[in-house]
Order: sequence, then C-alpha cells, then structure tokens
Amino acid sequence: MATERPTLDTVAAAAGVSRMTVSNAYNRPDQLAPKTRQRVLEAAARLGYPGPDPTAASLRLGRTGTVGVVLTERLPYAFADPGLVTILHGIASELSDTGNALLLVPAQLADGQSLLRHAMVDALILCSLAAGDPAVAAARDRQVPLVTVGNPKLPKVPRIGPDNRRAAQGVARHLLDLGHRRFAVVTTVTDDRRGPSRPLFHERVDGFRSVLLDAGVPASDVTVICASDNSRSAGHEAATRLLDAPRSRRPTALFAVTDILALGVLDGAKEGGLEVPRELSVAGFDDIAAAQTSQPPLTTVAHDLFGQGRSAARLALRLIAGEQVRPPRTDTSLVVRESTGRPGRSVAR
Amino acid sequence: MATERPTLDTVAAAAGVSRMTVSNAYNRPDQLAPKTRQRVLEAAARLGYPGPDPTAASLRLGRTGTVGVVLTERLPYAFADPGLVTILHGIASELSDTGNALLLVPAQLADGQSLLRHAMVDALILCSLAAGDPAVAAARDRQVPLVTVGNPKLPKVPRIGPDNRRAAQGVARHLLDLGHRRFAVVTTVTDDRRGPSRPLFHERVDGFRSVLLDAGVPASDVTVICASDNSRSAGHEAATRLLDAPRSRRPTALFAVTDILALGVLDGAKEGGLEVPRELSVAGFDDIAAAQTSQPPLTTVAHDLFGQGRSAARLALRLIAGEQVRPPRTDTSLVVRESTGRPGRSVAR
DNA sequence: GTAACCTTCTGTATCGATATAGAAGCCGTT
DNA sequence: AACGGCTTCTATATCGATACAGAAGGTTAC
Repeated sequence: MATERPTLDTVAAAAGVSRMTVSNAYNRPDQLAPKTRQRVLEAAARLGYPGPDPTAASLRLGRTGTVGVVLTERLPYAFADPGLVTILHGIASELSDTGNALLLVPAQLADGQSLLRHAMVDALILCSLAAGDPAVAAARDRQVPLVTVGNPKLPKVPRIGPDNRRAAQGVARHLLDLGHRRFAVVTTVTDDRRGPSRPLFHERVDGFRSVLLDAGVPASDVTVICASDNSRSAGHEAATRLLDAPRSRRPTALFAVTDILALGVLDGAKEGGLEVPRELSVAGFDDIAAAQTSQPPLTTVAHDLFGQGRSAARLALRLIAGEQVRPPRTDTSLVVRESTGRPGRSVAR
Repeated sequence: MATERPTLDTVAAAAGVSRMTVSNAYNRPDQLAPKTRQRVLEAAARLGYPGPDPTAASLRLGRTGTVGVVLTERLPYAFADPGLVTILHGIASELSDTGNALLLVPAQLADGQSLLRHAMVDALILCSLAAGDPAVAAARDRQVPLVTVGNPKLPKVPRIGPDNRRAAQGVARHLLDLGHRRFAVVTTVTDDRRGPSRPLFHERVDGFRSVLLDAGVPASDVTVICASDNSRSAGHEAATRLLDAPRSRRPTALFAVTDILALGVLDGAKEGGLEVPRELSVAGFDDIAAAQTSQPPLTTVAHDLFGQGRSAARLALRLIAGEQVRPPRTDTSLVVRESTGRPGRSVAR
C-alpha cells in the first residue's frame, strides 16, 4: 500500500495541473487562482505530500538560507565556554530575525576529513579559531563569504572583535592614573586545545606594556607572568609567584588578560594575605558574570559578546547579498570596580 | 577575467576526463589511478574549483547529513536557558562524533511562515516545546523522523526525558520518611512564552500528591501554590505566602517543581526568618549548578540533561537509518543535601 | 470589431551532482 | 590464442525542484 514518495509531479497529475502550478501554490500564492490553489493543496494533502523538497529547491535557487558557524575543533568544548555560547546566542538571534537557519559545523572529524566540505551554507562564521587550525583553510577553500569573530585575523576577511590593544592600553592608563609605578601582567601560553596561535592575548599584553613604557616605566618594572593555561587555578598559581618577590620590588598593580585568570589572582592574593586593592590592584578582561560578584568586584574590560555575534551574522548576510562591508568597531569599556585603587597603605582616593 | 563558477564538468573538460572521474577523485579516491586523481585535483586547483557542491550532492544522495533542532518559538530565549544549552550541547556532541551537522531552526518566523518548511534535514529533534506550538504541527508535516526531548509527548514519536511523575513520587517518599505530615507544592502556571501546555509540571505535582494522599495525608494538608512564572523571584514571592498561614497549620516540607523556584523559596524563607531545614524542608527538581552552592545546599532531583541530548541525537540517527527504536529510560536520582531534614525544633536525625 | 492588457496556467531548460552498469585495457593462465 | 578477472574510466539516467517566456482566455477601451 505504501506508495512512492510524492513529488511535485505526482501532485500535479492528481490535481490535473502542471508541476509549475503546484510549485506556485506553495511559493507564490498570488500567482494562481485561489480555487486552483485550494484544489492543489487538497490533492497534496490527500497524497501526503510534505511540500517542496528543500534540498532540491536550494539547488535550483542557488542559495540555502543557512549560515554555518564553525567553532573549535571539538564541538564539545564550545558549549562549555559561556563566552562562546553568548556569541552563538547573538548569531542565532540575528539569523532567526532574518529568517535564516544556523548550521553548526563540527570543524574536524576523527578521520581528518572535514565536514565543512559538505556543509550546505551560504556563508561561514569562524568563531575563536586559531590561525593555524585546518578548519580555517577548509573554510577558505569553500569559497563562500567568510566572517571571523575574535580570531583569527585573515586578509580580506572581515573580523568582528574588540580592539584588544587599545582596550589593554586603557587598563594601563587607568592604573597609571591611580599612581602605580610597578606592574605585572598575567597572560597564558598557547591553549593546546585550540592550536598554535592566540594573538589576542599578545595584543593585550603588548598594548598594556606599550603605554607603560611610553610613560617612562622601566621595562624591568613590568613583570610578565605566564600562567600554565587560561584557568582560575593557573591564575591562582601565578599570583603566588608574585609573593616571592621582596616587598619593595613587588608590583602594586596587575593586569590579567582574562577575567578567569584575574579571579584566580584574587584567590591567590587572599591566600597570601595580600589585601586588594590596598596592596595590589587587579584588573581583568572580558567582564564575565562572575566579575561582578567577586571579592572584591573586579575592574575589567567589558565587551559585548552578544552584540559581536549579531554583528558577525549581519555582516555574513550582507556579504551573501553581495554588498561591500566594513566590520563595525566593537566597543569596549573599562568597568572600574573595587579591585583597583591607589597604591599604598591607605585606601584613600 | 572572472570566468564562470566551475562545476564538475568544467574540471572534467580541463583534466580531459569524464565528469564521473572528477566526482570519484573527491569521493572515492580508491576508484581511480593515483596519477589520474592528481591530474584532476591539479586541474581543479587551477580553475579554483571549490569541490563538489554539497546541495547538489545531497539532492542526488537523498540525505543531508544534518539533524535539525527546534527550540522555542523565539530562538533568543533558548540560549538564555542553561538547561536547554546543556541539552543542545549533548545533541551537538553526539552529532559531531558521528559526522553529522546540527541545524538550528527558528521555529516561527515573524510573518507566520515557518522556516521548518525549508530546513534541509534528515530528522528533527523538538526540544521543550508546548504540545500546541505550531512548530510541532509543522514538524510533523515535514514527514521526517522526529524525536522530542522533554515536551511534548506525541503519539508514535519517541520521547527522551525523565519520568517526572516517578521522580516526584521519590521526593514525596523522602519527605514522608523524614516524618513530615504537612506539605506544600510550588508550581507555576503556563509560561506564556512557550504556549498553552506544560504537562511536565503537572506530572511533577500529581506524582508528588499521589504518594502523599495514598499515605493517608489529607488533601487539605497538601497546599498547592502557584507561582506567577518559573523564576527565582516568583519562588521568593510564593514562599512569603506560606508565612501568612498560622504556625500550626504551616507546612513543614515544600517541593518546588524546579530548582529555580526552590532557590526563590529559600530566599523567601531566609527573609521571613524561617530556618531551613529546621522549620521548613525544601526540595527542588533539575539539580542545576546553583543547587550545590545555595544556602543550604538544595535537595533535588538530578537528571542528566547532557545525556538526554546525546540520546535524542542517537535516536534520531537510528531513525534515519531506518531502525526501530525505543527511547531509553532517563535515570533520575534524588540528591539529598542539607535543605531537607526531620521536622521540628531539633536538627537531629 | 479589434487592439491592448490582465490573469492564469503550461512547457522547456536548467541547477550540479552521483549510482549503476558496462566498456576498454591489461594481466596472467591454460 | 582464448579466456576470466582486475583495474580504470565513461555514458546514461536520475534526484526534485524553479525561472522564464509565452499561450490561452477573458476584459476593457475606443
């Protein structure tokens, strides 16, 4: 009894019209007489026709109505990172509003074959990938419009993301203005899960240092500490290294390149009996939720991840439409909370 | 200079082979001589051919390698719910492992047209939708394999989700065993964002009550409080209503149908000077992260959302493969923490 | 009465790939 | 020399839709 799966032709024959008329019944109701349309839809219902096949329509139309998002190599890590989820949220939100779907593409497959080759998309958004990630090359090969968020920076590809250097410079100026003269930066080495290069951290470190050096701070008074990875515990451990230095040479202000690290530093400071901000000012980067509720609340650089996701999606859609685009600047703002203050014994301001 | 976009035929002509050979060069390297393959790939590179078009291939093959996920009507809400994100994480994880992509489908579009009609997928997973949601009907119309997570329960459609009734019964037994005899249930009315029907909460309420009534507790000693929505503040407000009752008739144990509500109840109890669990035992449902760190830590029903996502995806893939499936049972476990205890003045156990 | 015009519907050409069966060439065996 | 068995490659027939140009029929304008 199970007849073959009906197609436009099947329905057309049953309704006594041409195939084109059936197609129009679904896609351009204004192009045919209402009662013809009803007759067609009734025939379709009778045959159990599920409507025009999306894949066939996409092939014919030359567009899929879908934007692909490439996260890290292994998808599982992506959802564990609240920042990435927020970006994804922004992307999904914009696409949803414009009637597009979002395809999540696992960048790498176990056997080395990338699924990117098979992704039915009109454009790709690359989120926080390392420049050397094979997925980046695979994405370029696809010859669809590309947008990157955060990393990597690719020639001829619009990128959404904060100006890390400039934002870090703002942190440095803030600390200089407070009167600090001996500094530390906590950064992290390559995160091996993500590949060889994490330029955004370098930019933050360099931006921070450049302002200090320009202001006449000797390089020897800007200690760079490298945490083992981007985690709270690594930040904690990095902080304990500070305490090794003799009191008089110890930095009075510290900039951690991520809030996670900064929170770890706060942990370490508390454990070492170092009072924040009286004995050590601490600033972070990202303004994650926990930065508001830490003890003390963290001075940090805020940037709108949701908005970055939205912008990335909007850019992708405009590229699909064939428009020339220039990525909008991503605003950052220094959120001054209680973890930074004037150096010295008093909390005076 | 910009020549037309190359296709298999273009490359075939350039390499002096048939179209089929080019296709094989990409998809079945073992079916042609290595040096022919190299010649083909070189020609492709020279012409800037990006590889076989995924949409055309999908049409011919009759499968897309993609599973669609339908969240709530308006995508934006989905990512704000940590539970849904966890489910999504599980789904993505399973799909990624099996080389499938995940399509996020906005269920409803502003103009009433559902994007579901255009989604190129082999199966659909419906997550936490109301039974009356138009997306549910649209999904059925697509005639692809369906799986639901949590809600709704549809005939002939496998559903992944905890046995809410049974789990709630476990909570009731736990509280009975502790010696409680006067109870309250905090539930919530329909969440208007999601549609008319939220049966899972009813199941939790009914399961809880049924055990109590069977044990001889008079119906008048099981107060049902209806919070205005599923939020911490609504739980808080619900708790204050409890305090209105005269001491002697006040329940000594309370079950909130979600952890969010339960945490709100804890807030309310603290504000009202009610000591938990000495004067009021509180139990929740879901075991969200915050349940571990609340004051006091919350007794609650744990169920593995990540695992449910994985199961749903696995089920979908098996349906695509044409297998008969029966959804696995979703385990729940009562996690007893410090928010429940024996009734009365002493904390004794 | 006829030209001009709508509305409604149809026929043809295509979108870019893959499955399948079979042809062509090469090898070793008998 | 004939034959089976490999490997390598090709020709044909689809997959299921949509765009476009134009045909058929009815209306209006003058």
